[in-house]
Amino acid sequence: MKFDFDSTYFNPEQVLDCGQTFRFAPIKEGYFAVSADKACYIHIDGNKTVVESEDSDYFYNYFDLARDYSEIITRAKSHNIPLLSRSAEELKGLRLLNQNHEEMLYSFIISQNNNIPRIKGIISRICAGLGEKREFLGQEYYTFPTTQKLAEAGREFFKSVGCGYRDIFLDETSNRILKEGLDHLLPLPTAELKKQLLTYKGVGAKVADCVALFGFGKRDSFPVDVWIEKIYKEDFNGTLTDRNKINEYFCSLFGEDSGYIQQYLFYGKRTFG
DNA sequence: GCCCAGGAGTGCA
DNA sequence: TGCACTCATGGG
Repeated sequence: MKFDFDSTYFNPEQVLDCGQTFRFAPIKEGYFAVSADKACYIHIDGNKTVVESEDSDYFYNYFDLARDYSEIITRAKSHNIPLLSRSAEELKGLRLLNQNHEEMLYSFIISQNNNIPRIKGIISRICAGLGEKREFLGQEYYTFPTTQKLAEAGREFFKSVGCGYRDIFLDETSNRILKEGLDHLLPLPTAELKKQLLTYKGVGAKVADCVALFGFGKRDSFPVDVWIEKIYKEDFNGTLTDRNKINEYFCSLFGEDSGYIQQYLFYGKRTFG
């Protein structure tokens, strides 16, 4: 089944390529995107973005389509920061995804001190090795592995798919989640959630913010990585060097819109400098 | 061959 | 608490 949505505020390339998800690939006129154990084909047709899948409800929520992004963009522009205004205008089709919290935790542990093309490759090999093979629209794909599978895999598996020194983080964290679960963190407010996420091996401030933002819907999070540091210096004339302080600066500036604005800035800087 | 990547853990002052 | 050092890997 399929549904469509005005493509002005729903651009497949911007949504998928901005660094919040690692499981998608160009196919035909659009993209094949996978989340947890579900897949969809997404493409633009005229002035509509069409999403074809076996679970429309899931992907309607995944793509955050109940939210009005025109208001977010208006507020972003009101700050009168050149990079942000340009990003919000040219990337108005970007949306923050509502992704699976376990998948985000494992994915962003892998992301540390790593580059996006490599992260995508590693996650792809983990899914191929431990996930279930499925097919949609004649396209083969693999589900994201369960915590049980990840916990059973062992460090050698993670090494073999290119995780490097992060092997032990994935092994320890998956075994902990196997015992404790992760759903008990779902109802926590942002600050308490981040505090709890920091107790997992391989999770520091930046990864915790990404997991909170993309996996737990905490839009008042503002992940600070090397690109945000660069933006802070070049586009905000900032002088702080401590990442936690830079995080506080941006969160107090953008409040409830922090997560959206972080993505406009991050993807905008990478796209047109 | 070097530099970098959506950083985090550890040890030591 | 702060800070330097180290940690695999491969794309550019």
